[in-house]
Amino acid sequence: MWRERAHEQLRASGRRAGAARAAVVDLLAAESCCLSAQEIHERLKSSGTAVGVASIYRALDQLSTLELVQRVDVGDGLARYERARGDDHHHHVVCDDCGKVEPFADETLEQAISRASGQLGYVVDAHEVVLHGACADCRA
Amino acid sequence: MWRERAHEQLRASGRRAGAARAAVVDLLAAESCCLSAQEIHERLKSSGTAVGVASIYRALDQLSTLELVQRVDVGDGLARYERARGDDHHHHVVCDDCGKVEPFADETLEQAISRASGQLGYVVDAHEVVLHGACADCRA
DNA sequence: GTCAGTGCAAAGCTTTTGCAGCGCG
DNA sequence: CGCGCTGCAAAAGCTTTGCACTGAC
Repeated sequence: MWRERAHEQLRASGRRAGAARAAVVDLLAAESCCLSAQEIHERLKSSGTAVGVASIYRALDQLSTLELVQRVDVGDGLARYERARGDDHHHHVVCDDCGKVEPFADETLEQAISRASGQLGYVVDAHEVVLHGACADCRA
Repeated sequence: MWRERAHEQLRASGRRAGAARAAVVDLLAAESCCLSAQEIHERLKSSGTAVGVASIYRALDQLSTLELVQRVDVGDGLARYERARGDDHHHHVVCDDCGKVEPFADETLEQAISRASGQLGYVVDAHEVVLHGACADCRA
């Protein structure tokens, strides 16, 4: 679904098909939560479809421009990317002990954000919420 | 107020007073919103109190450990820091055109976050909300 | 006097860019 | 066959670290 739309929008924007970008798109399509460029690089390598780091960054940049992926920053200095919010809009909880990042969704929170956004002098077209804490495993 | 508490907690944690860290604390005390390490470096230089970059990072690290400052990530790959949330808890709106970062506060949003936090298997002790959009100036 | 604090320079990381060659359309 | 796509390697930031020296307590 997202995979097909991504490939189509890339084609429609006048780009040519290439193996590296296709691999990145396919990986992101299969992943529900955010991945860093390094993680993408490693996963592709271990899955046999090795891709140069530069191509990964270029692919993410293009996908980002087309608003097919969104950059997510959880505070560890790494840029992470995930499919743009559409069907599965969510935010992130980070365990500050082990670094684990997990998604969560909350409709009330969305409403509060949309209400607050309206009160600013900005045209807000995206938002991000990151919660920091300790996960169950690390507290044990 | 924050400035005094910071200096005091640093002393209490067994650290010795030094000019570089004092300058960073004083600058952060005077600033209401987040600053990147580079911005801190430049401001201190132009104010005549030149401080090595390494000392700035070390000071921020220590202040962060004591939870006197909090790291804020607005998605441009730069680590920014500001006084830990106490009296003036707020979040950030970023203009994706000019890069400007401004603070905003919303009580309803806070409540929604606190309610959502309770529903996760995490002990959430911090949170961050970043809105992205276009500011009034850039839309003109 | 001891040991934390500091500045400089070197190293480490992530991310970007230049360039030659490949291959889609 | 032209031009976008790739990969490699070099370059560019931001951030961290090693080290000798200074200075607080």
